This record gives sequence, structure tokens and C-alpha cells, in this order.
Amino acid sequence: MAGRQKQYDEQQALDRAIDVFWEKGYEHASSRDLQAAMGIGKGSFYLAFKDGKQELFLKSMERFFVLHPRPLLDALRTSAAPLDIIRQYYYALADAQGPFHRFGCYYANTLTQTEDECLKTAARHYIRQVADAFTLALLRAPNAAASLARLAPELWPVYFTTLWTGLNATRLLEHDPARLRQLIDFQLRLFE
Amino acid sequence: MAGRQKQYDEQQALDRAIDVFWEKGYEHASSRDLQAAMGIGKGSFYLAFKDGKQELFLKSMERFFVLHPRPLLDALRTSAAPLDIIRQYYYALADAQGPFHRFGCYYANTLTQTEDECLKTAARHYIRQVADAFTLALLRAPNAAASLARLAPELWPVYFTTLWTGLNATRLLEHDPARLRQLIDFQLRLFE
DNA sequence: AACATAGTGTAGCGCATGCTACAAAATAAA
DNA sequence: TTTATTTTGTAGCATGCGCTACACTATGTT
Repeated sequence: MAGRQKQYDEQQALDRAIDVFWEKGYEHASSRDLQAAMGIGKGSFYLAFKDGKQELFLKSMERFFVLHPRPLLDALRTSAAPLDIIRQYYYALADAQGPFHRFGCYYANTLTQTEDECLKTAARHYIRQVADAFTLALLRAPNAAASLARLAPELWPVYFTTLWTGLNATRLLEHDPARLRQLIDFQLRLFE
Repeated sequence: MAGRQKQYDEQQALDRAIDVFWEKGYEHASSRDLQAAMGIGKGSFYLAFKDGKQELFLKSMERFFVLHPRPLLDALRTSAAPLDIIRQYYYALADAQGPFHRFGCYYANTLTQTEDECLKTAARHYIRQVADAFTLALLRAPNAAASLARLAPELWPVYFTTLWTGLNATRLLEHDPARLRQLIDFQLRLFE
């Protein structure tokens, strides 16, 4: 392996790109915006990401999953009270001020903001991961039987997803976080 | 009133603009796209809509409301079974194939796809109109008391909105309309 | 007929976009 | 030291964007 060595940390640069993509959305984040935030120039940018912005965004979605949903999913796997963890996650989305999800859901935004089928497919994948994990966690909860009697389990993922993506839009309408939290509490009562 | 007379029908042109905006979204509908669909040139376009694309879209949102939500709201005001009407409206959004809402919700799309505060404020306004009308209609329904006991009425608009905007995104994930209809049925059981 | 007014068609400006081309610089292997 | 390889910085292309400028045409008023 010969050649000059990179003057930037790839992962750090990816994290900075996430900041820009999250705030502005895929389409509105220009390659120049991204390069500035990542602290690199065009040359390095198109060397590291040969397919440009799209490739960077795909990698940023993977990285985002490691940073945010994965720790949650890991916690869910071992928790005795998964519902409380899930509730806090929904709260974070409803709470526009919070440090997480200040700009909404990274993946749901992608789903509604771009027409790129490749990116939408990836976003779908990550959202499904979370919804399926929620379903599995609550199926293992002590009071699962009661919940099952109310709603068939194959509808649980679509139930979570609709609530999640709904909140992602409704938070732009209803600015009172308390009311959104009340709605979340009501919807999650299904699993109590 | 002197001067040459218009060679196109303003309302027809507006309807064509809606087609383009609905399919492509505000940002992705270029002024040239719109002019072509409306059958007019730059000159007529910027004479009729001095503030350009933004003004056209604002007017298209008003026109859209007259075309689609208003008839629904009128029907709700007099119906003895408002829940059935509401259910069909949700079905139409879930059913990606249907003639209406083939490209999702005109207003919810605006809310998540653009950063223009002026347009978002207008979109919020129209969505609220519908959610409030749903609430009023169901409060007048014969079995309103039972529904009230389950969920406080001030949460009804946010309940409708979250389901609506949620479906608007979930339809991009879950392509089986039957499953979405099952979810709608379950959510609307609150008002039975 | 003369004039003012409203609508139409065309040329093109200034800007931002994603991306390529390519020379210069740095590093490891020979 | 030479060579091959990798990274970096800069110049700039082609395209599409929203929009303006302006001459031209059609119409109503005087």
C-alpha cells in the first residue's frame, strides 16, 4: 500500500454529513454544503464516494443506524419493560426540542422527501428493522397475550410505523409536545 | 377594461398545475413543467402569478381544497353516518391505486417536502380544517359519548392528523392496501 | 384612427447544482 | 533515488433553475 495518507477521519466526516443531511434533507443538502461540513474538498469527496452524494447518503443511513436505532434495539432485547423504552423513543420524536430527532426521523424524512428509489428502499429497510424489533420486544412482554387479543400481531409493525411517521409530520402541525405525548400514551395503551 | 383577452381558462390551468404539483411535489415541479402542463408561456405565467411558483402553489392549495376536501366536509355536515364517510376517505389514501390521493396527501406532502414557512403555514391550515371537521362530525354522532369516554375530544384532531399523515408515509412502506385498511378499521374503532 | 391597456412569445441573465479533469503533493515500495 | 500509488486542491463544464426584459399582438375606449 503506497500513496498519500488521508488528512481526515472517515467516520468523523460521515458524522458531520449526517448533521447536514438530517437538518436539510437529502435534496437540499448540496455537495458543497456537505464538503464544507466534512472539512474536505471536491477531490477527496469524489475519491471517497465515487457515486457522489447518493453513495454518501447511503453510507450515512447505515452509520445513523449504528448511532441511534441500534443501541435502542440492543436495549430492547434484554429489557424487562420494553414498552417504557419504546415510549421514550416516541417522546423524543414528538419533543421537537430534544437533542435526538430535532429534525424528525432520518429515514421517514427520506421516504417522503426524495424520489430516488434506491434511497427509499434503503430507508424502508431501516424503518422495518425498528418496527419489527418493537414488535418482537412487545411479543415477549409479560402482558403480550392481552395485546394480541386486541390487535393481530401482523399489524403491529404497520401500527408502529404509522404512529411513528405520523408523529414525524404531526409535530410540524401541533407544537405542543404535551399533547403529542398524550397521544403517544393513548396509542401505546394497546400494549399495556 | 381594455386589453387583449386571455387565451386560456385560469381555472383549468390551475387544475393542470395541481396535477403537476401533486405528482412531483412543490420543489420538483419546475416552473417550466408547470407552464407546459398549463399550456401557457413564461409571459402569461408571470403576469398571472406575479410571485411566480409560490403564488401559484398557494392558489393551487386553495383550489385543491374546493375540489377534494370541501365536498367531503359538506357531506359530513349532513350525514347520519359520518364515520363511514371518514373511513372511505382514509381508505382512499391507503389505496395507492385509487384515483384520489394517488400521490399522497397534497397538504401533508407540502408539510414534509418544503422548507418554505409560508407554504407550510397554509398546508397546516387546510389540514386543520379537515381534522376539525372530522372531530365536529363525530362529536355529533349518536355514539359520541362512548368515544369521549375513551379519548378526550381535544385529542381528536391530533389523533386524526397523525393517522392521516402516518398513512401518507406508511403507504410508501407497506404496499398491501388490505393491511392498511385493517389498520384504519382498528384505529377508527375508537369512534364506534 | 389614435391611444391605452392587457396578454403572449422569446431571448437570456445570474446563480446553484452535481460532477469531471487534472496537475500538484505526499507517501510507500523498488 | 526513482517509481508507483494515493490524496488533495483548483478550475471549470454542462445543466437546470426561477425569473426579468421587452418587443409584439390583440382588444376596449376615446
